[in-house]
Amino acid sequence: MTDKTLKLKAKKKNLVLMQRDIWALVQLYLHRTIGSSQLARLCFPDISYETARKRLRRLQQAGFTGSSSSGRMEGRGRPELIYYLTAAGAKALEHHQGISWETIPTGPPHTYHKEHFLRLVDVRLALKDAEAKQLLFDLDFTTGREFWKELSLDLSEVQEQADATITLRYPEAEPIKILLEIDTGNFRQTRHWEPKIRAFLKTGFPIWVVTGSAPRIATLRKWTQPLLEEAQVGPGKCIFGVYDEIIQYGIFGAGWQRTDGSITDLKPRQHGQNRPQIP
DNA sequence: TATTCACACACTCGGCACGC
DNA sequence: GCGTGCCGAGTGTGTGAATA
Repeated sequence: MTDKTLKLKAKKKNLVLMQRDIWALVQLYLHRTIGSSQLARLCFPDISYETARKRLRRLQQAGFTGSSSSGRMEGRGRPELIYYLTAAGAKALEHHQGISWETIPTGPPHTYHKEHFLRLVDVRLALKDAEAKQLLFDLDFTTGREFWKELSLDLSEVQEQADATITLRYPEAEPIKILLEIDTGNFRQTRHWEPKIRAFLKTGFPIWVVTGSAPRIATLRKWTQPLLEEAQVGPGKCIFGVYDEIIQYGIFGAGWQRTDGSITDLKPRQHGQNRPQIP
């Protein structure tokens, strides 16, 4: 054993894993990587941010997680850390949750995927905010990995996966299930987008697509429209929102476009209510 | 006009005290 | 002993004024 590894071992701190620590590790398993402020909001809402961050650091010192810079610069200030699972964290999950550690991705995410993972968590937090404001109820957020594992038993031909599946209930309404897709601008029409949307349409669930910019929506709408016609469903089956707007104004504050260009605020349609159309 | 520097800001980190 | 909260120092980055 080298001096360096001895030093690292000596530095490692013992930690008794609490239920919410396990919960944090589960979230890292589901989302692959999560920022420190995101993890604090998601897993430690009852303690201060600073204490939550300290707990995350202890998890890291105990070897369950690793961290790197998010690289996100939103104005001034030091970029926050993002956390990911290590092999020890994966083994802890196997011990506490029965998930085979060999199937758990560990290590830092590729730079290419980092922003995608972080945006998915941000959208989830925006949904949680909406739930806290009682704009929706019974929110359940399942990442693609878990949901599609279950679904594949019934639809074995379906290979494309949504980034997440959301279950929610509007006030005085029945629960609904929605497929969520985060678009970071890398999809190609025939290679990625069309097989993905066709697979989603087979489930019958509505589709929410979060894109990086408004102009990108026009492209995605153009690609999607024929697929909706082919599946004989209406333009509201697949709707598009801009990430920055959702983060700034919330899920229900942002403008969402149906595939035909009309605007929706996501709230259930009332009888006799007309919606504005995009010129 | 380009460069330098001080400052602001947001976040990290470690120490300390307190309560359980 | 461990978790928590507070505090102050340190770090990395952007901003804007001063200077060559």
